[in-house]
Amino acid sequence: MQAQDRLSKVYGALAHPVRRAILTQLARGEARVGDISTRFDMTAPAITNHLKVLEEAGLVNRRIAAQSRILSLEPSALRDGEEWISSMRQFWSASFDRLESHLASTRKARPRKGREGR
Amino acid sequence: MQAQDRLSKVYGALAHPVRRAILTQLARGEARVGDISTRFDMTAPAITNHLKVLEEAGLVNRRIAAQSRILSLEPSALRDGEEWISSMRQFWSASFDRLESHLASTRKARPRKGREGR
DNA sequence: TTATTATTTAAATAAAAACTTAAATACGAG
DNA sequence: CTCGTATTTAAGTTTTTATTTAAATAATAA
Repeated sequence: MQAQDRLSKVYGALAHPVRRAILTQLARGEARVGDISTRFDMTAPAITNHLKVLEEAGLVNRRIAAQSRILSLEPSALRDGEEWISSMRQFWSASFDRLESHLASTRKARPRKGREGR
Repeated sequence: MQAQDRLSKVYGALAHPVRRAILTQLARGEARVGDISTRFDMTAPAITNHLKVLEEAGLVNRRIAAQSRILSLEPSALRDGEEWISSMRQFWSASFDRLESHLASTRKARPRKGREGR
């Protein structure tokens, strides 16, 4: 996958159910690595790795406290992903509307005024 | 990645820059496979594969026309992904606000009225 | 200091993803 | 029917991911 750009990293991080579950858990509050790994029936190193992926995507922060590491969400990070997806949806439905109206005018067999622009 | 569930497939599909670019292109209108593969400096089979990923995530539709296959966006598909991400963001900022107000009350050393509800 | 708890790093492996080239299909045009 | 265009399948290779077990670190408790 290579994932050089930020957006790819964010979506790549969200693509794994365990990582989404971790984010959901963290949304309820900070947690230690151990709190997470006990919940997921997975070895600690595996969790460490998922956390690294989330961290590299900028989705979580790691803070050292005593002998534990406290994970917390990075509030600003999902924004890019949300923006891309929602602007795409807009664009998307706009093109869908164009298709709809095109079909409508075709159906009426009334060639309104050529094919506007293009 | 395994990607058994729909959401994982959607995010997994969006995780690759070429696939996002394909979606962007399709948002401007339908396209044949060839229109896409010429644009991306990639062999046709590679594109076929990316399209399969997008299709399996429910993001695009394939329609056969003459000797070409016409790809188009599936308007409803991004919704799940958008919903998850935005509800997460909400949840997210709510917990961030809780933290903020907690910090604020701590700073003021004035325990306003306990911790409203919870 | 030493033992204990919490987490990461190393090393190894299995499975999935991303590509490529070469061959196979599917259609419409002659 | 044969040919050419458009795309997909096959097969094989190289990377990347996802995980595990075992060993290494870090910080606190005794």
